[in-house]
Amino acid sequence: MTQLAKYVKEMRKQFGLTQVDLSQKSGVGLRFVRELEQGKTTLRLDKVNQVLAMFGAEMTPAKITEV
Amino acid sequence: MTQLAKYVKEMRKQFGLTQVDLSQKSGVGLRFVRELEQGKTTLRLDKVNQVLAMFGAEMTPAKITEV
DNA sequence: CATGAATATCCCCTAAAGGGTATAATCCAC
DNA sequence: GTGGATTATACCCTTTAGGGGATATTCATG
Repeated sequence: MTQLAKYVKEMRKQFGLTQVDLSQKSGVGLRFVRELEQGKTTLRLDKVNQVLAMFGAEMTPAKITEV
Repeated sequence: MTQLAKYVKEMRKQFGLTQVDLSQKSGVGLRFVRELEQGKTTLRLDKVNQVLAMFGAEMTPAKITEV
């Protein structure tokens, strides 16, 4: 499970949304939300950010914080 | 110019690499490196991380830090 | 100025991302 | 247990990301 997947899953719960809610509000497909939460790595960056925007977040480059 | 684009450009300079060097060392295409440094937003996350790994970095979700 | 290196732009092609939808599997509360 | 909601898997289809390569263009440096 990737860090991103965990992040989205948790934030979604915190916001009290279902996957369907999130996909509709963010404007990405339901399938995308699922693949995102399941840790698919080949996702498109803009779509990921589109979802993260719902939580006031975004993807940013950062030094790898060890294990 | 996106934050990511700036980050890569700067790190690449710091490491004394050309775009060609970086593309070869990271294993992505030269065109990808260019689009990355030019702020294309529809890049694939795994490829971006593949490049960032050269600098010991990765993409992570984070609260949007204002303007 | 000339010359070469680095970067940018354009074309073609293939693999696959992402949307939709339908069906299964889980997870509740009752 | 049953029923409804939520999540997971699987399929088809269209669009496009990304690779390679060719051709500008820009930027150094002598």
